[in-house]
Amino acid sequence: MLQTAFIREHTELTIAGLQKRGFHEAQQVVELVLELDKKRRALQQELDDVLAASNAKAKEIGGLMKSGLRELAEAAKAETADLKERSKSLDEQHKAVEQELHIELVKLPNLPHESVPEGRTADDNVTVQEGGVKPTLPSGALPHWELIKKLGQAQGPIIDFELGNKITGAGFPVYKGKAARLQRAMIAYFLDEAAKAGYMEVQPPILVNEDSGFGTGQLPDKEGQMYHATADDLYLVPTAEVPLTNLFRDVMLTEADLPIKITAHTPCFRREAGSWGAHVRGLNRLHQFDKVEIVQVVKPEDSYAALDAMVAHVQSLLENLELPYRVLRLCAGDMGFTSALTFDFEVWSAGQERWLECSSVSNFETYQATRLKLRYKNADKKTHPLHTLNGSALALPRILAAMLENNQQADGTVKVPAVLVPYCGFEVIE
RNA sequence: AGAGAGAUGGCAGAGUGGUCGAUUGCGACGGUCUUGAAAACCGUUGACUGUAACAGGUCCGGGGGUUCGAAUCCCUCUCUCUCUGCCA
Repeated sequence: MLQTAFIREHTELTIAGLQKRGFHEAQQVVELVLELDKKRRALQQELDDVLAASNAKAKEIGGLMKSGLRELAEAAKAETADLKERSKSLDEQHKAVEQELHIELVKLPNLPHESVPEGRTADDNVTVQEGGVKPTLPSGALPHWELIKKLGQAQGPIIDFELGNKITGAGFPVYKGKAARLQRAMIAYFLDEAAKAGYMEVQPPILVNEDSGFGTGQLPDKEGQMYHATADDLYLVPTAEVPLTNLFRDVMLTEADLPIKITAHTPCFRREAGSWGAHVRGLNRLHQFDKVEIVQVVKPEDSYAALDAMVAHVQSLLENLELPYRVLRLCAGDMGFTSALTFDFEVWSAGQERWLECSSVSNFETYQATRLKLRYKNADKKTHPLHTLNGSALALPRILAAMLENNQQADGTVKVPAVLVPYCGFEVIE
């Protein structure tokens, strides 16, 4: 959430930032916000004055009662009726305006960092780096959804979409045998690497309440993306970002606590309503998948260095897995609602001959922190805002898909990357 | 799940209708003393909002109510603890 004080002091900058994102009503909404803010502050002032007067009256009556001057007290009481009336009315108006303001404020996405490229769609994203070598596949090479049918024949396909269909529905595959084992290996490996990089491991709840959804920006308006357990009004997490970042909701940190670096593995649940079509076969897009997430909470002056470090961390994972990848700087129009700057990682899927997004690393600056009421106090005892960041390190299914496709051999078997062998205990999937 | 008790500032713990945003202790910070430290003594020590700075306003788990006035009374929700039951 943007701060009204910021919008007031940097109105043009705010509008320009919103327009860069393709937020069409930038001008109108910002003007409305400023108007409501002005109204709110005037009402606040008026209300405070009335409350001050009635506080003074109450004290006066208290004093009179104590000194036994009943009659005078009764007379003073009679004078409070009007104040009471006014404060009630002002309070109602104030609350109404405040609510209106909040509704408008929540509509505004984060402002893009100056380094964010102009652009509307994914086509305008800028490739900033490529790594690894695209493999030359043997003849007869297959996309992963074909390949998995030929692997693990004794127990049936190692990733079984039909079975998932029966148990739950489309988008909930069942991983079996070496596929299951390999996923567990990846989770352990990713968590270990995160620990080495200084992230504390956390096991958070994977159902969250509405306040948490609001804190990180999934709610309001984007509830269609999350599964909602209506009986208890809880949401299944679409990413560990939600519970991890919300650990710091309503928190005042001290300088000594910073930087905060935490990591978690969780399943992630996404409804992805309406997004089923071409390019979503196999593991490409699922309703449930596993992911290891890294989150940082840092001082504003440190956040872009932290972002770079997180990008480097994700990069090292892909290097170690020996997968070809590229890093994209997302354009203003393609960035998430809450982000100021996002780098996406895509892994090369040789069987499909296309790039698959496997990580997204973002700096939210103060946008989430403002919603979360997350701040810190430094030596001068003053409160300061904080920046939050997060990144996938990594999301599993597309990595698995790329791994299967890129590492398939002429004999139909698949080689496991060397770094995972100690974790899974086998070198080949056959 | 049933019965009872409770939720107050960083922590502990007073406060049951009137200068209470809150006694006190601990902790923390500053000072005196000391070569230095400890001890002792003195002082400071919640947040948000607001102002040029004062002032003012709000907050005693959340929400609502009674009252001129609520930490204190009433309703409600949530959570915690103890006992009983159940369970991985």
